[in-house]
Amino acid sequence: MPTYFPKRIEPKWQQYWLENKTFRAVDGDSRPKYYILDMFPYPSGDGLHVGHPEGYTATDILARYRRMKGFNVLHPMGWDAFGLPAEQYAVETGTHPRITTERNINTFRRQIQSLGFSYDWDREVNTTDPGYVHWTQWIFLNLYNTWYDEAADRGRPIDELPIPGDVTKAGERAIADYRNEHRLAYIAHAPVNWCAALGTVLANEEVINGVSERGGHPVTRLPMRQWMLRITTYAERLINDLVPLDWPEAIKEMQRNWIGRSEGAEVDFLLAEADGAEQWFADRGKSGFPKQAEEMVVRVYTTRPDTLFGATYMVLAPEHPLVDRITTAEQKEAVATYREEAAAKSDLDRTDLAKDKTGVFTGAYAINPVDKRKIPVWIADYVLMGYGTGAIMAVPAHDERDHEFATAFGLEIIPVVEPPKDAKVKEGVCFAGEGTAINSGLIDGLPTKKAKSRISDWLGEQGVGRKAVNYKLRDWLFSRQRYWGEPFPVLLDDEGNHYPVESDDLPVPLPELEDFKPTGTPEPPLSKAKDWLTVERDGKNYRRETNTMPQWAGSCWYYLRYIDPTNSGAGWDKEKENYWMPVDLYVGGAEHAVLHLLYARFWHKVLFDLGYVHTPEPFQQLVNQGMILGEMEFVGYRSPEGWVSLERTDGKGFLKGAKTALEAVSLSNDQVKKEGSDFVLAEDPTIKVDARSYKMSKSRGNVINPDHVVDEYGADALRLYEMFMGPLEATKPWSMKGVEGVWRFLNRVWRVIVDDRSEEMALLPAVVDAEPSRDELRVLHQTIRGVGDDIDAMRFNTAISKLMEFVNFLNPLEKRPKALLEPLVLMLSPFAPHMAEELWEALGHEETLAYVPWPAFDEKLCQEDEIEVVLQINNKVRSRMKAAADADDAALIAAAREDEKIVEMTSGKQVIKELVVASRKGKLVNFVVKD
RNA sequence: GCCGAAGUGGCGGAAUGGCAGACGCGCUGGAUUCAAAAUCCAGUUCAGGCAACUGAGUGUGGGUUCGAGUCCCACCUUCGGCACCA
Repeated sequence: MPTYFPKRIEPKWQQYWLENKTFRAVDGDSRPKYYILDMFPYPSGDGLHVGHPEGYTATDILARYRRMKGFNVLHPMGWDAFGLPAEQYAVETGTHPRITTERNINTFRRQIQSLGFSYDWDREVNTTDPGYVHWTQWIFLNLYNTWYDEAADRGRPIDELPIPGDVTKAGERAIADYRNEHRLAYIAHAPVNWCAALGTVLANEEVINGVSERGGHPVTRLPMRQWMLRITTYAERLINDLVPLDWPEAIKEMQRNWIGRSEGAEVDFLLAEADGAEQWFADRGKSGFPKQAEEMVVRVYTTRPDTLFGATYMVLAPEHPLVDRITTAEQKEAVATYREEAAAKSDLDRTDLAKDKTGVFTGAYAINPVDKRKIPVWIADYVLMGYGTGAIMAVPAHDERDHEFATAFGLEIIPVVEPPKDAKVKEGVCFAGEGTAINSGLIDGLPTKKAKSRISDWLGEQGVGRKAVNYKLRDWLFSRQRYWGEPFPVLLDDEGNHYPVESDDLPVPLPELEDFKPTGTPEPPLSKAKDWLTVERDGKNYRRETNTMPQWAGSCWYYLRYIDPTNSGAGWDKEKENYWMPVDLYVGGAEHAVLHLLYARFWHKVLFDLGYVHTPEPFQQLVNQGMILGEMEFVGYRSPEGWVSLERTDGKGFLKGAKTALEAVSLSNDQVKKEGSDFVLAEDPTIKVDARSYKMSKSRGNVINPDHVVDEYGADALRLYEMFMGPLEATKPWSMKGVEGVWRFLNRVWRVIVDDRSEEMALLPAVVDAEPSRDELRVLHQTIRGVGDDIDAMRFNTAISKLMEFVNFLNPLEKRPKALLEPLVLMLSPFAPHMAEELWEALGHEETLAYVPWPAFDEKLCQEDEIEVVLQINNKVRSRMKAAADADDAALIAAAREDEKIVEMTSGKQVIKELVVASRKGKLVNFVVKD
């Protein structure tokens, strides 16, 4: 019986760990803490795919390793269970999302537990639990009750917001409105991304190229009443606080790009038809640059104030509020038509397809403040209302978009920047780089950087401009018109004023609805919950907010709930937070590089400002696991006339330059061969074929289900293979043969210790209590050192190969001392915990090995007595010799000179140099020789 | 277009500037077996040679160095992200 049989040992140990709560994290323990977090999954109906266990295995190895190293490890798991897919599925099948969600969670939990991860299951969280929703709503109320104090550079309670005197005089309503304008959670009536197919609005981040990120449905702009979160106030800190984090540079860069900070200037252009221009300029010189521009002034933002002299026209966004006021009678109709068209355009139309610039002249002119020239004011949809001031000064000589526009409409182009001599300026394209100012009055001859600061100073003195910083990041659109999400803890009165729900009344439950389908209009499904909708408070009737929160809400703070998952009096206990936070290591997919990580950091900073958490950042170290692709596939293309070589296709299954669809034929290994750097048909080497791995997808039919792998090879083999495939961060293709390879390795480990011909679980007679030899000890200690270093650096693939080498070393030994085997089992245990526990038990131990100290190594025992020295002539290996490990360089060179081959090859030649180099593998002597 | 990552055998991948290809897969040969599977042993970058060995070789072209997969410059390809953000 005791051949290696995962189906017997894996459930046995999984049950043991659960029953004994082996992996319980102890709050406030005296051991050093280590908080290691996985991005919790959205429990979809498809169940786990092999991408999930990749990150989970990596963190599990570290969690188990750290426990053996004496750490108090917090390693939890939970479910991000609100969200669109469950609800879409519910709508399609009529099953309540609570039911499908519960079912999916049960599947996910079963699958995850079948892989033997060492989670503390007492801390499992579910974002849809009322006990969890309670605190998500509580955090929302905290956002609602916070304003951002620019001076102190932090969020503060809304009660502390100073109210200006004139507001106080205007009465209660005015004070409330004033506060509402400053809350981090506020209501806006603005054009939003409405996706009719999903029946909800979407955040900017959820719209890719004008279609929804989920499902790829078209999105249109619609003005609606929405909850927004003032994330932009935290933009600067979200950028700056990235610096000390131990995150991949690429992810930091993506966040910085997303926030998109730019420095420049705001400049005011007085409209030419305004009266008293001279007076205006004089007044501005005295008063300085006002917070808000006057009625007849167009304020622009530019990153290139040095090009002001080249501004030959202005453009307002079609939605710009000034448009109505400035448009002349003759242009009224054209402008109105254009604005209607622009409003009707979806984002897709405005970006991707319509690269040709469009626009209309308003008939108005403005005065360029630097030279008092009159320049025309246009409207065009290439200027976005949501960025900067919604208006630009156009410098067609040095901005590609302005150049295109000016060319299309015959507007003047004045060069004001001389490109540096070595700059490559392409024909027909404008120069947008830095150079030297020309045709620019007071800044002539200055390099761009100096010109910028000089002109900004001048603008400041004149009161017509000032330095300014802008961000691409917009405030976060936080409401959705869907059923399956957290209700807002907010009440509305008949006038549309909003009031927070008392914290004693939390959570606001999600009402049970028979009909939770979207209404087909922007009216959310919760408006159908008649009993739930109306609330009486102090004799007055209120209506509940019917929007729900987006899926991101729950995942913004789940790492805090793990710390204190059952606390009903608070989201988490302050002392426990102080002990466990921050998360030491956070592992997950790179697809969350921007959205989830940015949102969570934002919430965390607000909580930090309010004193609820003690670190400004939640996640100290971040690692992204790479994507796992399907097995490598060979595909040949065939037309009715026969095979078509790869270079004659367009890469999308069509004949290049023609619309002929080709037949894609899956080819087996032996139907192809490699020729040079290409794969070709074996039967016709002139036909190149496609050889690559594809993303796993249902439609492609290349999805690997972890259940099947566990069923056939066991969880230990799956875990080991996922780690052995290659570096954690890399994208890599799946190979079932590879799984078989590590499974064979596990069998070899088993047979090195266990007598597989015995009926009972028994050790091999070769397993002895004897002292290991010096050589054996050396290999053991080198292995301990190497495996430990590799795990610390998360090089799991090479750690496993070192274990394989060690087993290959043990295999031929006739006597296998336990002193070699026990460390092997311990080192294997983070990777293949079930087998390790089983072997540990077989070796005579009664307790789990989860807390047995990690084997220590002795540097002295790692040393070899005798080493092999490579002898090179002109860097080519020509001979080898043995030498004592401690021989000095002179001795090595002397010995090398004696070497027969070296003597032969250096005779009659001039030896210029003799070098001794210590390398990873040993030592090397190189003779540099000249003829 | 911009930003980022990566290009090494038939495949996944190893290599603090110092013996390229560890480890695994696949393949070839052998042992074991009535036979097969499993297992074990040997070989396996390419070219030439029975062999010892010799030459070439880490996307391409240059450079630094006694020495480059690794560092520098230019380019090509693939993947990921962003894309009218003034």
